[in-house]
Amino acid sequence: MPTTLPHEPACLLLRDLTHSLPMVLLRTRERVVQRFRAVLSRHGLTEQQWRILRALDGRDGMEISLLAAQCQILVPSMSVILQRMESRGLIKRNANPADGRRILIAPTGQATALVEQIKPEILEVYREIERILGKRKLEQLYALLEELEEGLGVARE
Amino acid sequence: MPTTLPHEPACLLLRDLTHSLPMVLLRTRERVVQRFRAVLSRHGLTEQQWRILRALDGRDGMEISLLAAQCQILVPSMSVILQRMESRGLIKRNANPADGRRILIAPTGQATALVEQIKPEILEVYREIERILGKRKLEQLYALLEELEEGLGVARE
DNA sequence: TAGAGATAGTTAAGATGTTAAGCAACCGCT
DNA sequence: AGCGGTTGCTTAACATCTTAACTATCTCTA
Repeated sequence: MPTTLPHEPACLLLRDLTHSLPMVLLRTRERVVQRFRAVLSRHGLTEQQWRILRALDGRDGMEISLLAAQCQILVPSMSVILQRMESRGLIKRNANPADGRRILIAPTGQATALVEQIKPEILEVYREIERILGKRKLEQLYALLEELEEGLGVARE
Repeated sequence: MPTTLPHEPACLLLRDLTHSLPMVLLRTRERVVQRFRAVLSRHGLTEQQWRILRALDGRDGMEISLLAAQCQILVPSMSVILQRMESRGLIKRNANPADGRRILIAPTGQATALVEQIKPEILEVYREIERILGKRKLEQLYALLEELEEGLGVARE
C-alpha cells in the first residue's frame, strides 16, 4: 500500500528527513571531514585553519576578503581565526601602501613547513576516498555537485 | 603544458583547494541551505531547530540520543538547543518512568502547527532544486552521496 | 574639494560545533 | 545489598557560524 495519494506526486511530499538533500549532503561531508580532522587535530589545526593555509600555499600574500571567499569562510569568522593564527605564528599581516583598507595575509615559514608535513597524510585520505567510490564515480559526483552549485548561484536573492 | 610531471599521477598531487572534495561538498551544501534558511528565518527557526521539528513530526516522543543521531547534531549541542526550544514552547520533555536517565522529547501543538505552516514553503525549495538538476541527475547525486557515506562508515576508527 | 556612498575589516551577540568532564541512573555480578 | 562499569544527559571551554552594527578608508561626483 503506497502511503501517497494517487493524485499527489511524490515531489509534493517532504522526503523523509534522513534522506533530504541537506541532510545527505551534511552527513556525507561530516564523514569525509572526520577523516581529515583526525589528521589535522594531530597537528593542532582546525579544518578551517587548514583551508586557510592551503589557500595561501605557494602564494606570497592574499587579501582577507579573497581568502574568505576561497575558503568559504565568512569575513567576520575569518577575522577572528586570523587573529588566532597570527598569535600562533602561522600567518603575518602586510599592509597595502596603496590602499589603507586592504591587508595582505601571508603564511610564515613555520606554516609552510607545517603544510608540507601534513600534505602526504591528507593525500592518503584522498586516496582512501578514491578507493571507496572509484575514479569514475568520484568525477561524476564532483560534476553533479558543481552543476547544482552553479544552478543555485551565488546570489542571496 | 600540463603542470603535473609525466610519472606523477594526478592523485598524488593535492587537488586545488577550490575543487577539493570537502570544499565542493561544503559549497554545494551552503548554497542549498541558504535557500532553506531564507524560509526558516522568516519563521524564527534555525536550520537545526527545523531538523529537530522535522524529526519529531508525526511522532509522539523521541529520546534525545536518537533525535541527535537522526538530526546529525551532537548530543551536547542538542542539549542546549532543546533548552532554548523548550523555553520557546516548541517542545516538551516527558520523563520515562522505567528509566530515569531517558527523556522523551515531544513537539507541542504550537510546533506542529508551525511545521504545517512552513512545509509548503520548504517544498517549493525542493522543487526549485529539482528544476535545476532534473529528476534523474538528482537521484544520481543522492545515490553517489549515500554510497560514499556508506563507504566511509560511521566508525571514527 | 567637500560630502555621499561604497568598500575592507573589525567587533559584538547569539547560536551551534567539538572535545572533555561531570553526574545520576542503570546493569551485571558477587 | 554492594560495587564497578556502562549509559543518557548536562555542563564547560574553546572555536566557528551568522547577522548586524561599526570604523576607517577610498571613490565618485556635484
